Amino acid sequence: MSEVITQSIQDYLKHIYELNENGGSASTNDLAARLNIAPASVTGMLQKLANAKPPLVIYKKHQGVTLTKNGEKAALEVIRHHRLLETFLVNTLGYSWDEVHFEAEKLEHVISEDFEARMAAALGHPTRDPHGELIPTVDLTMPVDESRPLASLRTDETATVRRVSDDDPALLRHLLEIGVVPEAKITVKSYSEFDGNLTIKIEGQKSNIVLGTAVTNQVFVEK
Amino acid sequence: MSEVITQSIQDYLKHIYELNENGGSASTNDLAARLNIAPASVTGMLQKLANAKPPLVIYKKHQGVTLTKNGEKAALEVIRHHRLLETFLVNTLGYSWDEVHFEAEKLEHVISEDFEARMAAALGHPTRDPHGELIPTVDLTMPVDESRPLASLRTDETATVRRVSDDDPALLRHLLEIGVVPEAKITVKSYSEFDGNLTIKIEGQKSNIVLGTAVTNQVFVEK
DNA sequence: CAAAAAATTTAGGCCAGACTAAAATATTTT
DNA sequence: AAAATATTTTAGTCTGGCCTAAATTTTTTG
Repeated sequence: MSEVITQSIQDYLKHIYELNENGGSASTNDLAARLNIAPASVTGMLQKLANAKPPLVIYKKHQGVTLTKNGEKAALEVIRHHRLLETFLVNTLGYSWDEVHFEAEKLEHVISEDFEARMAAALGHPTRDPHGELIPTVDLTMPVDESRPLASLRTDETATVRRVSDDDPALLRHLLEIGVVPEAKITVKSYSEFDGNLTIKIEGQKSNIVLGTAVTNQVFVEK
Repeated sequence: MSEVITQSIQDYLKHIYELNENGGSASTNDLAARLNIAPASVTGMLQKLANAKPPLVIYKKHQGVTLTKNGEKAALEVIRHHRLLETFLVNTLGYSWDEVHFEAEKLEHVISEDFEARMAAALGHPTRDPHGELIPTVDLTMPVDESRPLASLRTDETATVRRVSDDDPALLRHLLEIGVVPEAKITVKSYSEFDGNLTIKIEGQKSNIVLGTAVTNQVFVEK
């Protein structure tokens, strides 16, 4: 008899998933920071999730945490909800891409599978959300992301923007303004060894743009 | 410093509002039945709501409960969410009118004021939901409902269906099938003193229909 | 109008999920 | 490699919102 996956648990699993994506296991402290919860409370929850039947995470004291297959499915379910919702809010209710995150964050825990299916159908089964992030498939597998940080490009390299981080509305507004959006074609004009700045040219625009690493690490491109 | 209105509290207020609509104050037991919560638990919550600052309900031991102005506003907010959501789900995602209730029940506690406003605009600021129930206005007043139970009509009286109860999906499917929907024009052909059955004719249909009180008390009409 | 029945409240508990303070373990620095 | 620092865990608490059992109050009825 598998136990109930509360909203709170969904949040833990989602953030563990995201922390696992970059590098190995998620640390108690990182998780606590993301969830805005005291580290001690996180430890308690991880113990609970590791002892659940079936276990949702693999957790050894002081060694961080990763998801089990079950935990990953639950995480992908929430992420699918989140990204479909963001797409839906933009397409159907005219939200701008910097406004959708918090609304989706609340709704993702609450909608039914029926709602999810209807949204997906109404949107034509999209594969990416408005920020270009990949939407887990209906059978809960995450498509492979081939993109890498814009910051990793060097002079004369050309690439297409695939996705941008969605959690800072101010950054999103800025990116939209300067035209750094999914599908934009970018050529690197120069790279500054010194501060990591990239001077880029966006296809269809007249002037070049200089971006610092605070930006180029949040933008992901593909050749 | 006004206290937090949790989802649970929203549910209490909503159901108190609905119980107050028919007749005076809501009883502990009725509330408990509606909320699927033990009566003892309801007592506890009512004491808490009555002592909140500002108070959300007026409650005297053994004498039932009514809403304060503050409590009523909070209730109308939730009801506005619920009814806009039902309308939105039907219009935008193709839900049928018997499927929307439970989805709206969960979403109503979670959507932002922005979401509410965008829905209302997208729907053209509707005044009734798919079941014909009045939607509280944006400034949280409830329009006056002039309708009365179909059960109160007698032979040869004619009226227009305004709304139907939305909480029994099976009834809703049945009503749709026989054509008892908002705006349908009905004439009472006969009334059975004995069992309260009404034989009615719906404008545009060939044959008469016989309805028992289980149905006619859930359908509301206006001359 | 008193006894029985129904409704309501009190009392005492439980659980999830958070918190703080203190203890233990890991990691970094010197 | 010992000391200093950072991270993580343990221990103990709190709050919201529910529960059951028992006591009390109100209502119904013979």
